[in-house]
Amino acid sequence: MGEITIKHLAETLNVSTATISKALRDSHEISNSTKARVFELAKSLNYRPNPFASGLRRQKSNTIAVILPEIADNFFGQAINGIEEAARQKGYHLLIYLSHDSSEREAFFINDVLGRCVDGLLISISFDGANFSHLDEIQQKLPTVFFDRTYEGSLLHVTNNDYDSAFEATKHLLDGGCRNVAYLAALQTLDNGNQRFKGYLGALQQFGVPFRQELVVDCTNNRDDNYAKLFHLVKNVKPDGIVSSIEKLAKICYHICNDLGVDIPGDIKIISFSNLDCAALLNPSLTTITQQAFEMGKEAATMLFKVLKNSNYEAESKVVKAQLFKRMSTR
Amino acid sequence: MGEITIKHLAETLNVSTATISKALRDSHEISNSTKARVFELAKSLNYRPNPFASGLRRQKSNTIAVILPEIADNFFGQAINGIEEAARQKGYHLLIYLSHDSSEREAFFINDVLGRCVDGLLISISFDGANFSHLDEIQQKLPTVFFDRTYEGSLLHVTNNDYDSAFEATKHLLDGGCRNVAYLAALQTLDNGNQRFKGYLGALQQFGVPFRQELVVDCTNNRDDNYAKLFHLVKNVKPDGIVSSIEKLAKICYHICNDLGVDIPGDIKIISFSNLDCAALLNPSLTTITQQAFEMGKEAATMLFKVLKNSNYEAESKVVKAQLFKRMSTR
DNA sequence: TTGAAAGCGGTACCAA
DNA sequence: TTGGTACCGCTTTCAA
Repeated sequence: MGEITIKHLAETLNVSTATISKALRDSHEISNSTKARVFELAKSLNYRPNPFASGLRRQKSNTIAVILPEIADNFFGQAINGIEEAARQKGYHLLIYLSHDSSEREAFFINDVLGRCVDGLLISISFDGANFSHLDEIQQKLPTVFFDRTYEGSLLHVTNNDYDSAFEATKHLLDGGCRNVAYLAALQTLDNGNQRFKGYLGALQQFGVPFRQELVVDCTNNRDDNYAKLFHLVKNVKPDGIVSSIEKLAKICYHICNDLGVDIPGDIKIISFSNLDCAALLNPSLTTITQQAFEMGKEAATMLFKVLKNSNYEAESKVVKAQLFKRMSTR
Repeated sequence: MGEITIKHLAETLNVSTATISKALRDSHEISNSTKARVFELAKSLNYRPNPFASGLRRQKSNTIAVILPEIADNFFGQAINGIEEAARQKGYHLLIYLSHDSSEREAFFINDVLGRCVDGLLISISFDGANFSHLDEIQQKLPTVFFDRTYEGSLLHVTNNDYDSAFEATKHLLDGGCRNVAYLAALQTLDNGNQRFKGYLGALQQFGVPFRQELVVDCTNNRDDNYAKLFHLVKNVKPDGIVSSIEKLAKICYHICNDLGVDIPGDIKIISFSNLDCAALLNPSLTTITQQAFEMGKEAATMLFKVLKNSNYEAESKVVKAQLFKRMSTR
């Protein structure tokens, strides 16, 4: 590589490599005058410490891994922004992995990450996971913060107030007069999916509206399947309101209502969990429960860095509240 | 770390570390029977090579850096997906950096990346760059592929057919009868911004429509500024068509038209470069020039990996064509 | 306050 | 086909 090494610096200044190393780390063992000379030379030669060498020795990399289900998604995109901001402040680097909601890939990455000598992990888990053994394992071996999509066993996590926000969403429709409120379920294998569903049930109960199974659509990761199910829902079950637990499903409903000539909000009011930045521009504009994605990412990263600093840590969790934006789709 | 090392394996099998190392790399020097024993043991103990150690020795990391202006953006989100897919296939890891369109940050990252011992770099450059010296430098020291946002000096790059697609976009409006076609300029410091503008000019010329400076709005990274300029454009200059070189500006126009009661497409037709996945759901649905972001990312990564494999390389470029989706906003 | 030297875990050369 | 060993660049202990 022909890069400048500590040895070069040592030879140039006629001191030992040990002295250089200590000086660069601003050790108290080294005199100020020596430090000054070392710093100056290092700077002028644009010395960059070799991360392999220091990593090998110190067993740390100043790098964290981030495992996400996807990235071409407003929520995760914004979350990464938050993570990046926090990481940059602390001088950490970010390794990115996309599970595409496959727990198999996720498990593979986790194994991979364990061998990468990263200092910590930030993860939002995939939803098709049947078991969480790889998650149990990683969290024992590596400081791990779960965010948004967590699982029961997670020690450190940053979540949305899923129950409350789904409750609010459903209440908003009930307040608006809806009595046949459908719920588009997703992420049901995960804690946050569950919480959202419970929030929906809770609101129904508070309003004395009986639960009807046919109003619940269990969605999958297959777009065609979802389309068929939702088409059936809108055409035959005819709810007067829809709470969508994820953005993707709300979009499909818009298409279906367009196709069927169903009026939003006249025939059906729609509210969705969503971080779409153009929700206000939709036809009609979409009422959303918007998670504070940037904040969640930033909080999760911050929690991780705190843990990395203290090394000993206990379970910790943080909730970032979502916001309700009322728009035309529920007017 | 208490991790399994080559030494453990060597002791267990009563062979030398050299033998283990070679066996694991499937060297022809090692007998099949020994290899088999080594592989089996390594597998059963879940041995993971220490990347610092091998990196230190081999001067390669199996990691590439990706520097992007932003990520909570459909284009770049999709592009990363493409990059990730290619990287995963080749067993590479991805380090992500976000410049937020600051060339200062970009230069900082580049310096940082140089010290990280990554094998290569994928970059889409920030638009506020006054000079490109840091880009010249990195491309000499590290295999670097520029994508989407390149600069003149780039040796390896993957771009959009910017001239042609802007030409098409403008032609589409002119074909539709517009004669006062405004152009919302962005990325003017970059090659692709230039090409798009030239495409606009080219189409005007072909139709014999004179260029008018007042129809061109030079946008910045400041939303309020842009809003004011666009407000003035729509309210006072009153174009009958708008070609937006980036998505963000088209969205602002939608808001402004809403506010002013200007009808799209009745009063103004709008077409925009955009990777918005909900373009079809907007009110009215937005006609777009959609770049093949995923493809571009994948191609760029593929080009980089090819170069990494051959080590000696020449200038190479690839163009991925954008697609025109005609929708209601230009009907 | 400084330096000598032993590693960190692999790799690769050379000898056996 | 296998083993011994120097070494990649940096950190850290211990001695000076």
